[in-house]
Amino acid sequence: MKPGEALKCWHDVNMYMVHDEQPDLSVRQMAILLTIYLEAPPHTVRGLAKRLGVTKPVITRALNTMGRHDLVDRRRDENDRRNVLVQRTVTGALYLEKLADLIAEKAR
Amino acid sequence: MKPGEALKCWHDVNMYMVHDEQPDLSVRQMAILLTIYLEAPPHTVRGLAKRLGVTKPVITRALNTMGRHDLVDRRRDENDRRNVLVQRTVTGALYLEKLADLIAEKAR
DNA sequence: ACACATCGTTTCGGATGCGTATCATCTTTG
DNA sequence: CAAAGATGATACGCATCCGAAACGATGTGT
Repeated sequence: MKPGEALKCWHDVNMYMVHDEQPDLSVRQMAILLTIYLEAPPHTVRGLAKRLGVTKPVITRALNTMGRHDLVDRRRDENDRRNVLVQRTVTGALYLEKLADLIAEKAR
Repeated sequence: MKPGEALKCWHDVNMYMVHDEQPDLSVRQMAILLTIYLEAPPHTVRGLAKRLGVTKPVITRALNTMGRHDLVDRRRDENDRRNVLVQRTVTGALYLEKLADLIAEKAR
């Protein structure tokens, strides 16, 4: 894939997101969501903050927002009740599945 | 390209943007920037607003923000001085060139 | 038990973005 | 020329997000 084609694909997907997207996910929120769904669990607030190079409140707020849209879920870690385990949801999986199909289609 | 690969590529690029990006461009700003650089000029505020399906102030504000970072430039249309012609800059072209290379690399 | 460390959340002041409504400027029309 | 239309910018109130700091809850070590 050539850089020019890559940019056009990126543009197409961004345009789709601007038009369609119900909740307007920021780049950071998208990065968090994808990390949760693509990388191996468990996912904690601290871990995600370190992975993305942002502060903890950023993660907390993003989880609040995405949780409101049922894209992610939170649960206490019963082994160490200080931790919060971030978990996937059906809604989130469907959302990313749709996005994946869109990107794959535009990448052609 | 399969959906799973597409999503991973998307993730990689988003992660890079969160880590590196000096100005944190939103999805809308990115869509505007790419429209300016990929689609045929002339680009006006009204035209961009219609193209993206957002209101005019959204475009004005995005141009302010991106103009501060020298990613775009504005100029009066001398034929019809009501219009503002949005123009590309060297900084913006370099920025997108780097992004294009990154996407193309991650898409492999 | 007690002090200390760790984790997630909340608070604070400030910055930015949003849509609606309005404004200033310029152009076209009668 | 005056009125109407078009265009981009601005004012307003609201919502969200940011990082730093403080906080409550939980775990660890002595």
